[in-house]
Amino acid sequence: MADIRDVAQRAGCSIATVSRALNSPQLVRPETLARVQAAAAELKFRPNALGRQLRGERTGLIGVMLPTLGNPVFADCLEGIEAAIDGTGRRLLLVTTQYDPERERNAIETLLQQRVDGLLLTLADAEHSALVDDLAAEGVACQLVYNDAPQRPCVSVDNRSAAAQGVAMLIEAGHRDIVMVTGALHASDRAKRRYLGYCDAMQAAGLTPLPAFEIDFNSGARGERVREWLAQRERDGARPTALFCSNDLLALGVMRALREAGLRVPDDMSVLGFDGLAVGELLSPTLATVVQPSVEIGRHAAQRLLAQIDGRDGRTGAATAPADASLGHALILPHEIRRGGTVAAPPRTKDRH
Amino acid sequence: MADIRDVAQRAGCSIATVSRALNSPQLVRPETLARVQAAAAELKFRPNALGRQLRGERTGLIGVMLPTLGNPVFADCLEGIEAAIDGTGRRLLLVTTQYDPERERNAIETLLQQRVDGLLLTLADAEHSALVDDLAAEGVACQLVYNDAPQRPCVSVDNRSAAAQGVAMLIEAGHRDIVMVTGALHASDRAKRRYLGYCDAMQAAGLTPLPAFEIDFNSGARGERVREWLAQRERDGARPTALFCSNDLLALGVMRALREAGLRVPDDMSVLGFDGLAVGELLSPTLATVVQPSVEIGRHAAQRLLAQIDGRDGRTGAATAPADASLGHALILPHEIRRGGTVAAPPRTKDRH
DNA sequence: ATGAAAGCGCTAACAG
DNA sequence: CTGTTAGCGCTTTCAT
Repeated sequence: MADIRDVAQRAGCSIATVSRALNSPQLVRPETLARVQAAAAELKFRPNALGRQLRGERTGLIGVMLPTLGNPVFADCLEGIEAAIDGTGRRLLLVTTQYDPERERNAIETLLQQRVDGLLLTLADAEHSALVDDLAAEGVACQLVYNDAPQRPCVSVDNRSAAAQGVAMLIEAGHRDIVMVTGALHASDRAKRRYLGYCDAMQAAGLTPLPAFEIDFNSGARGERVREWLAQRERDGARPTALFCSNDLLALGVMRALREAGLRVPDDMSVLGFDGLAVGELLSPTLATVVQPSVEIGRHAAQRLLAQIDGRDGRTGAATAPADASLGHALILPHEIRRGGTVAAPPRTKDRH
Repeated sequence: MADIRDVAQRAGCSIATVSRALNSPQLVRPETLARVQAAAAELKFRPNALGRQLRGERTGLIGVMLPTLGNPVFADCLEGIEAAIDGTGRRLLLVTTQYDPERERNAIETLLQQRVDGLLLTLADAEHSALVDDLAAEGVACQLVYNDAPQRPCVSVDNRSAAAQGVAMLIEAGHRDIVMVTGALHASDRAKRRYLGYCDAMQAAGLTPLPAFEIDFNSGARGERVREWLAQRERDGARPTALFCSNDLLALGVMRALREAGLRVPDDMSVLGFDGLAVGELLSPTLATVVQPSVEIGRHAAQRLLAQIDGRDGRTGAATAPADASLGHALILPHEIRRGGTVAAPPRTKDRH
């Protein structure tokens, strides 16, 4: 593969001139420029980004770490990120972690070794993670995505109050026996906040919050577990009339389990999701859910990261203030309650108050 | 940031020894090794991958180019790719093109400049693309994903016969007036092949294939267009009883338009998709579709690419045969017909034969 | 406007 | 087992 030296030779100039011709054409006499371009074309010269990156200050690489792409909420967000970097000449280095903190550590280290200019991360649990502090201490440009940690650089919705509003809607519809269904609570700061929101709404209505029904995401037999749990509740005479699922994907799985258990949604059971996946609107009945603007979350996070990166031009030492202090704190985007066919009034037979 | 020289100094050895300690520990005396490791840890040494990559033969980077992540079929495939490279120490450089051939060119060039070890590509139209030939001529390791081009290195299903089987199922169910709905045919080799499959099935049943209904993917008013088209067909007394949609996402959009137009699925209109998105099974009625094993497609493509890359160890010149000639041809994975609630017998009133 | 030269951080001969 | 050395391909002073 032709390198810059070959081009220089063919164009009859020095490699410095070739470099200039390619990066700052205005510094080169038009005639020389033309010769260089011709030579480069003839040799099918393809600049080696590694050489430039090793030499230069920036790589133009952005590290993106997400839990999974199996949940469209993350794919959507990635679309927003892509949209934001489009045209900036930057590229994305992508890693998924399957919500595994061990993999999170490795992935970040890997991205850093590749000398990414900045990091866009969705952590399983940002609040209990020393990782972010370490990154900040090292001066790595970084924005959290979806993680909702007030004092950190992140972009998200206010999960707690969003969840509270969703649950309030269930209560308004007449439900009193509402249970939150979620993946492992300890593994996700978002789920935890949404559970707090659930509790807020219940208490505000004078109801007693119930323990969340935690269900293993990774287990294959999810439907099975849901049915068992329902049967148990049935026996206890404590079957809820509404389920608040900590995300839409889970809601879809739960609805399937309900169907298989012979329960109709919303006649026998109301279901509320969280995320606002596009597919929810295509279902019938349509999925009621708390909508977060996923694409916008991704887009804003990327934009903030770029601003953060650009704000660091040649700064050093203690005298340096961040270009914009707001980049160091949370950006909370507005959520929205999407009413849908999966929520209705509770069945009369359950109306035991 | 500490570099290898700092570590060497602190460990009291040469940089070569540090390099060895890090990459081939067995070549270093345990005692020295320990000193190096200690020094590296104390200095929080983070090897610069760029240096290594510039020096070495490989970068460990895999370039992935997909049309969009908005369609889960590609996100699924990406999951398969990730699964395949997991543990190999490779990283993914991801680009999406929005089906734009111009962006495809740029993206590939960009990935090549980053010196990726290989490319995993889904092109809008692989058959009419000189790009792939150029890549092959340059000796770039590359596998096409989803593109179904018999003579090229690719992993896909047999779109033509898969579509034919799907349509045959519609015919078996009693349909004779079947129309294929698709995005711009000229923009996708898969859609074209699926249309051929549709024609095969129609002709095999003695029916006349109808022109495809092409609908712009990017237009916002998709539902609108579908309704107009339906109304037109209605006026002509030629409303089909079944629609074969070239992909599931399109099928979902079409079903929504049908619903808005007051048509019930499957009572008034049967719908068949293509892709096998997981969400299709969660709908009610469940989406009948031609299932391609998306995750497996991604996984196999990545595995073949890795084999291709590894098969190139130090080979050169004309005396070199590919490690496995099969990597240069298509790998066709089995598809599957998923029956679903969206397909039923045609309404009696349409039974005019 | 152009060239010469000094590395960016690392690996891999080649010598000991 | 370890050190010395020569680059990988590029950008960027510093001269001219």
